Amino acid sequence: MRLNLSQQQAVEFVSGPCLVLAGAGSGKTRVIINKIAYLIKVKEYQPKHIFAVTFTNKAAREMKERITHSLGRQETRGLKISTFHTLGLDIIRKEYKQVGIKSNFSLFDDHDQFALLKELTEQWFDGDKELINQLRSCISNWKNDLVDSTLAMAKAQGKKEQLFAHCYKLYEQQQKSCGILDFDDLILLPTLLLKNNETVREKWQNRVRYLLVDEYQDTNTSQYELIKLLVGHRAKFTVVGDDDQSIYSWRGARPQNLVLLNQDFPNLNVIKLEQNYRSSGRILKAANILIENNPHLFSKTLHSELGYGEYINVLSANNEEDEAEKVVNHLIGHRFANNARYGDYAILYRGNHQSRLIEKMLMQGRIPYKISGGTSFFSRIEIKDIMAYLRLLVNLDDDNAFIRVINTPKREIGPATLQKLGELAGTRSLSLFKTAFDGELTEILSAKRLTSLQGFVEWFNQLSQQAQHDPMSAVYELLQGIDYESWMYETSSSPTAAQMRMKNVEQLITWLDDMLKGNDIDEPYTLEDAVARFTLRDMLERNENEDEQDEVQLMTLHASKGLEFPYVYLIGMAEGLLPHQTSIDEENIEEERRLAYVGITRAQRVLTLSYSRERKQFGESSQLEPSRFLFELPQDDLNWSNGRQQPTAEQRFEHGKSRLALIKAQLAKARNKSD
DNA sequence: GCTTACATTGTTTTT
DNA sequence: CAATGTAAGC
Repeated sequence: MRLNLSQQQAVEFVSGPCLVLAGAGSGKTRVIINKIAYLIKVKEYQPKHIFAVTFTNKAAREMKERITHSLGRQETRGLKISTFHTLGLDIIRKEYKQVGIKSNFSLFDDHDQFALLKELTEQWFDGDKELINQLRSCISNWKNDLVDSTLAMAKAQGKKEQLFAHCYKLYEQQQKSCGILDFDDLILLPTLLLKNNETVREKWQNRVRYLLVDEYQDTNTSQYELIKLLVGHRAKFTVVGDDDQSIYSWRGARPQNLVLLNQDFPNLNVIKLEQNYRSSGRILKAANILIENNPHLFSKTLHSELGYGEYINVLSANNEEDEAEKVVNHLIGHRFANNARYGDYAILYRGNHQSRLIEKMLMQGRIPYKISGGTSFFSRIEIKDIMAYLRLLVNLDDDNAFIRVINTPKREIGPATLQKLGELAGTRSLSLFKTAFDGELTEILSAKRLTSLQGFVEWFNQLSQQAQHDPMSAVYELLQGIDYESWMYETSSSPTAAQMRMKNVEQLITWLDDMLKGNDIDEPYTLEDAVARFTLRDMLERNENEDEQDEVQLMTLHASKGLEFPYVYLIGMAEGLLPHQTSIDEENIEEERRLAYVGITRAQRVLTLSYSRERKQFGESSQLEPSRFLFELPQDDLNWSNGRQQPTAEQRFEHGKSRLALIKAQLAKARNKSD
């Protein structure tokens, strides 16, 4: 497909820093793909010197697919396309000695992190969920701003912050002694390393000869710092972003980084992409009008040449079940009338839980569907169990994994025994696993407990030795040794359920095997690497005909960013759901509006919005208003399902009132700033 | 130490 | 209404 003038410019400008402001559907992925191809084919870059970074695994996977499709497997060998976190992992993996950590660190997901913090803060917070989460986001913010615990303690103001900083210190110490990294460390550590170590910095700057960053508006401070360190003075990079699609501010994303770029690189070449190739005129118009309600860092006007297109449907329902049914029925009818594929449809929602009812209806209708982005696979108990075993296999000092694993299946080691072991471990400042060999245990544990504990620990120790030279055989022996299959038959409600769960485990093992063998990728992963990548959910989907499969796509709005579908359903367009209640309370409507904007602009041909007037919550039902965003859309382009149910005069009035309040608030904000 | 029955608690989004 | 945590019984 041919490129338009601005796209062409964006592709061919490779001599310095380049910012591409790419509106929704303006072909930014096409620009990135073509630019990579251009760098390889015309500028004769070696693929291994080109790095492209995205924010989600899905985006990375899709980009990888498209580039291999267009250039061929051979031509793209060595090309690095990954998420920020995977890139960070790669750097740490290669430079672990310089970072000052063991090669077999384990990676904590947020669940592990919570558990550890809960334990560390027991004496102060007494397991208070709210406080622990506050602490967690506080630590995360510190890490994102490149502040270590010592600095945090020095800078802390007030009692609470000092306590938090103290907890941060404890957390950091625990991380060091158990060899544990969290997600933020994957960015923080490489950034600090490159900042402080000139040799390593030069080495990586020499590796990363061209850097491309997708969804740049989602970068946080440390990620931007990492970018600057990687590109160095050569400053050969392209970042692509759109401030209207910034939907991650809650996790530290700074869309202002778009502006900072201009200051940090005065010779920055800024290119705007304003031609939309995705959506019908009507959908684009609706999106533009919606987002007009927000303030902007950069102004841009998207236009489409695809024709005006069909009306935007609005389905009204009395309750959520009714809504799910209407959506699915609409989909079935539409597919039949248009002779379309199921795979052409996407159903998008704000929160993961909203997929449940839709799933139920789709199942009843025997419609194939696929939920992506959701945590389902990795939140399955059997997968968590096996993952914990694998993590312990890689890093015997991973206490969280140890605790999860020690009594699954039952080994007669319960809380009491664990408590005693934990106390001894505390005084020795050793991991639980190492403490299990301590001679003093004979005095505090009964002979029976001791034999079962030591039996396990010795067996597992030998297993981890074996894993050093032959990981797969150790894994198979592990599965056999714990007799996980029988355990599942014991604990599952039915044999069929047990078989399902066993199949999940087999799937995991197959992935692991493929990763260790290096099928489909450049170099085989080590066991450590593979386990860390599982935690990041960064793996190649290898369901043979993955993209051939004809399934309705279900995902959150966040997960849908960067994707497009001919027919899109955006469900739960109701106050409290799409502007989410917490965002309404915090008066952060702008990000919710961007979220709606992202959803709307996923649609190519037909957009259908739905909401229900009632919602069942905690068993009680409550009334819902249609989302304010519905009233912000151009009403002439909407087709309300229940006849001519245009917004009532009262609703228009209410909406006008809130609009006015919003504008007043913005004015006040602007005035404060200028003072 | 494990199982069962009861009570409590809670809903954003992701690497 | 779940899913998860807690107390009492085995």
